[in-house]
Formats: sequence, C-alpha cells, structure tokens
Amino acid sequence: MTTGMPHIAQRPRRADGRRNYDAILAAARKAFEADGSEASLESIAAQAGVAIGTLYRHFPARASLVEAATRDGLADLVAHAERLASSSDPLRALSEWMEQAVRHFSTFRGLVGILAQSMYDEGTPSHAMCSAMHRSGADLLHAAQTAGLIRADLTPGELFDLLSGAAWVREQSLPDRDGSPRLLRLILEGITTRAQEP
Amino acid sequence: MTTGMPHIAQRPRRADGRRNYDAILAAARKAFEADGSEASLESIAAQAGVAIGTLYRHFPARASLVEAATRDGLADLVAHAERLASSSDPLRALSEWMEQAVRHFSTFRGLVGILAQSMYDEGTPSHAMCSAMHRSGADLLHAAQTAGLIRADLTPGELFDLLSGAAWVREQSLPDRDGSPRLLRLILEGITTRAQEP
DNA sequence: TTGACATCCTGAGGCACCCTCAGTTTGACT
DNA sequence: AGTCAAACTGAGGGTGCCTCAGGATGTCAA
Repeated sequence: MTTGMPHIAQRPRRADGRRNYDAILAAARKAFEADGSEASLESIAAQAGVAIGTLYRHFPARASLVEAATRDGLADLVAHAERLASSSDPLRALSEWMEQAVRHFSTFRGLVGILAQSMYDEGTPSHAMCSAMHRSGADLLHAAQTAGLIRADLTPGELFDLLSGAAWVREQSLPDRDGSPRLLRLILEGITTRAQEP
Repeated sequence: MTTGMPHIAQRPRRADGRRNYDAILAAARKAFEADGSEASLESIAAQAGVAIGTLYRHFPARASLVEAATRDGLADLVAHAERLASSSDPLRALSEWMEQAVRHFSTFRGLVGILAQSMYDEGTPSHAMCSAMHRSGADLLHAAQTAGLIRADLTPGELFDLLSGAAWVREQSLPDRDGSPRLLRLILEGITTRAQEP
C-alpha cells in the first residue's frame, strides 16, 4: 500500500454488482461499529450474503472498505468546515469543527489509526479525503490565527496531531465514560492566545 | 481478561525454566521493538529456541508477556517520579517526567493501547504498574498545582489522557519525523497557569 | 547414587482469518 | 438468441492463536 495509484472503489456497472457492493458496505458499517476496523472480512461477506471473493473483488484491501464506509461522513465534515469558514466568530467556528472532527475520527475503533496513516501516505485509499480535511481544517485554523485568537505558531499538522490524539483517547474509553469533550476543551483553551485571558 | 486475578508471571524455579523464561523475554523485546505488540508469538518462541507451548506456559496471555517486557522500564519511570517529587522546581519536574512518560509509553507500537486499558481494568497484568505510575504522576501534578503553576482543575486522569494521546501520536509517526517533543511542549504550555505569562 | 515426582517441555491439531485464482454464472447489449 | 465482459463462487494454501496429552528432566530427599 505504499506504491501505485490509490484505489478508490467505484460502484460497479452491473446490477448484481451494485447490489452486492451496497450489501457489503452496509454489513461492513455494522461490523466496524461493533468490532472495530479489524472486524472479520469473512463474516462481513457472510453477513452480506456474498462469497468472500466477491468482497475482495469490490474492495481489494481492508483499507478501501474502510474508506468507502467512512467517505460520506468525512465528506460531511469537509462540507461543514467550508460552511464555517465564513463565520464571523472564527474561534467558535474552529471549536465547533474540532468537536465534530474528533467525533468523526472515532466513528469506530481503529479508524483514527488508519486516517493518521492516510494523512501522509499518498498510496492509501483515504488519502484524498484526508487531504481535503487537512485543507479545510487549516483554513479554519488560519482564520482564527489571523484574528489573533489562536497562538500563531501552531501548524495545521500539529492541530491534527492534537485532534488525532483526542480521537484516539475517545476511541479507547468506554462509551459511557467519554472524557473527550473535556479533553477537547483543555486542548482548545491550551492553544488560545494568552492575552485573551483576564 | 476481565475477571480473576491479574497474572503476574514470576520466574520459574527450575533451571531450564528460568533459562527459557529469559530467552523468551529477550526474543519478545526484540520482536515487539520490530513488529509492535502484535508480533507473532510463534516466531518469538522460535526465536527463543523453544516450543510454542513453553511460551504459553510462562506467559499465558500476550498481555502478560508485554507486561514482563515493559516492567523494568516502567518501574524506572516510577522511581524517577519519586526522585523528582522532592524537586524545588515542580513545573520543571512535571515537565521532565511527562517527557519521560511519553517515551516509555511508546516503547513499541501498540503499547499505549495496552497501558490505557490496564489503567482502568484491574484484571490485567499491567494494572499494578499503571496504578503506581498514576500515583506517582498525580503527586508531581499536585505539587505543581499547589505551587500555582498548573491549572488547578486538571485531574490526574486528564493528564494521563493527554500523555497517552501524545504517546499514541508518537507511536504512529515514523521515527525520523517524531513530532512528540513539540506536541508535549504545546500540551505543557496549554495546561500551565495563565497568570504566569507576560 | 538413586529413585520419585513435580516441574517443565513438546508439537500436533483444531480453529479462525487472510487472500488468491481457476472455473462458472449472469447481466447487458446487439 | 447469441456473445462476452463483468461478476460470482468457494476450495485451498498460508499464517497465527491456543490447548492438551504425553514425554523429558531438574531437583531433592533418602
């Protein structure tokens, strides 16, 4: 997964192909939700009522199945960022987006790890989406920095490291004991500009 | 791994037993270093010149092998914390300890995840060591808070979340592109008391 | 030294999962 | 109805996990 074109699965043309593609995707979403990104591909195929070879036909690597299963959600995140970019309150915009980003990054166990890899490895299915997120996030950060609300020496890469770390912590903790809102608040307050405080 | 006594592997009594125990541990350290905590146990056994059953005799679960492989390092960390506890510069002490903690947490890929689990799951081999770390880290934090140098509303649990997140990021990034020193600095500056700044 | 025996070791074997590929079926289009 | 690319199937070879019945051996006391 380091060389060659990134594989973005496209919907097949034949009717049975599309049917199976959709069934596999639905089963995968359910399985990832329950068992994390390491869920058994064979049981996903079985759940979709399809032979294992069919799954591999549509999604030649686990990462491409994960990409397809998360594409829409991450696209929403990017769209939301672009909507927020014109906000008159850049700090609030950034804060809101960070919250949503962490939520999306930890949709299921193991996802952040895959996304973190994809961020810098171009030969990866999710790389395109990650780049888009990076761009839109960087814009929000830059706006807040220009307004003097966020420390100017914080790079987009560092912001993503902080968000990934928070998402990973959220992923680890049990759903009922989710400390990520508090963690995110700490991070946000930690990177706001000092002069803003009384 | 949720019920029953935590299994702390103890050195076996017979000479051949001790020999094999040590050989397995050495092989495991090397394998974890190279392949992360998910390294193949069968190849570890082979590397140690021992049958797979022997490995399982000494380390009935992967987690107990990880525990044994990291025990000394984490014990050092706790000892260092206790030495730092009497420092006249609590902020520097905390900072130094945090740096070392992140380094130890990310000794090899997958370790932070295991430690994060062990922190709150008592039926886990590493739980005892994690508790000790928690205590000694909390002391350093408390000292810095009493001196008014760290925000008073930060709990030890939150500090560990931040450290775990940073360690995870470090674990993900390639050795040459390690951004964790910078990340740690951001975190530290983020939790210092606001009035301290000019 | 020599039993006696608890400790320790072995590795085959059942299970789960990964991924491939040769052979077969079928939808789509003429 | 005929053609054929697209899609499907599932056996099979590979890796890894973990167990357990049977065999080997170090230890210690007599």
